[in-house]
Amino acid sequence: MKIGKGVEWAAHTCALLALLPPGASLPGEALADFLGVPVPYLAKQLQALSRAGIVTAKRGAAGGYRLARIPETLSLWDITAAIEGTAPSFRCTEVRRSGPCGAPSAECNNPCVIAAAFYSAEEGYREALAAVNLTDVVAGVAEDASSKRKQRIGDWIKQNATSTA
Amino acid sequence: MKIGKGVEWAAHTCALLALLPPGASLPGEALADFLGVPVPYLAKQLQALSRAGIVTAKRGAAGGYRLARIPETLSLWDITAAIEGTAPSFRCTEVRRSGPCGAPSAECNNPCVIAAAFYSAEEGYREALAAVNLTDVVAGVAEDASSKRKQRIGDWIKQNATSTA
DNA sequence: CAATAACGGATATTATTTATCCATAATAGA
DNA sequence: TCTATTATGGATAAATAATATCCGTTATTG
Repeated sequence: MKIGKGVEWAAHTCALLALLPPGASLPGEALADFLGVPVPYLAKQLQALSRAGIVTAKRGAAGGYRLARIPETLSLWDITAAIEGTAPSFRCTEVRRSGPCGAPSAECNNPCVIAAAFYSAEEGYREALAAVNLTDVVAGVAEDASSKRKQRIGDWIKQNATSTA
Repeated sequence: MKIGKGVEWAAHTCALLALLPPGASLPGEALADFLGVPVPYLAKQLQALSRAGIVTAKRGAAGGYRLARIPETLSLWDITAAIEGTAPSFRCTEVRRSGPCGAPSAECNNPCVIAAAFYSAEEGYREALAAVNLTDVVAGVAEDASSKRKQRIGDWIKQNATSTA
């Protein structure tokens, strides 16, 4: 069971975008630079976030990305789902139907108990991530950061953010 | 986020082994036949279960596999951990340390809040799976199965189980 | 019109998963 | 002890998914 690193990048990206002043955007290249990750691959993740309605992309000069909603309404599950999709991690291949003692269709109306247990566990996982919103993340990051570093981040944002007049 | 099908197979295998009378075993080939899955690959999963102390393997004529513990003490998490390992699904690459505003080591004593949220969610996932033991699984399967099919399974076990005198 | 920047599609590269094979070791029974 | 049986471990191959990059197109600003 594994989660791609795109999720980590997307989460950090959103946490950064949450710091932007209203109306400002950050280009994909600047975001990749800030995180220290490859530009074209992060661009892919940003596209996914855009399609999912988590960020708003603006093309052209002075374009870039900004959050599409207020941080309170964006959870880590939203981000994870946008990048990884919502397919269940446990894929039931209906083993119970095959083999010499396979169950007929009539006995397979309920989901297989094994699959059901995994689905249920995963639902809890989703809910736990859904309970963490970007405001929580930003607050947590701010708690660890020195005031000096917070200011450096603020300066970097001022230098790199684009803003339509 | 994805779980290999080995977990599904292993879970069904253990559910079947739970039906064995005391002292009886089932060879890997018979198990693969019962599930309708490829023999050599299931053998690999069985080895993992054996190493994890979930099943006991006996070589040689009249050998095979049986549960190493009573079903009550074997959970779906035990099986999942044996096949997939216990590495966390979210792999934190410490993005916060890199880039132009990367955090110095002194500010990274606590785990990154993003990683912490994923770890915590995953702990809940593990606990949910750990709460489902093989007895629950067997009971659930039995509930869906017709008495005719249950008897066929019993007959198949009688025919294929090996037992040391 | 020129410069900028996201978008979508195609493609390459690298891991991981899935699957198989074989030589070896252990066991039961004749 | 001999033979048939069965798990073990290692090596390997094939298929699939994750990671990463490139480019032509489209939209936007000034």
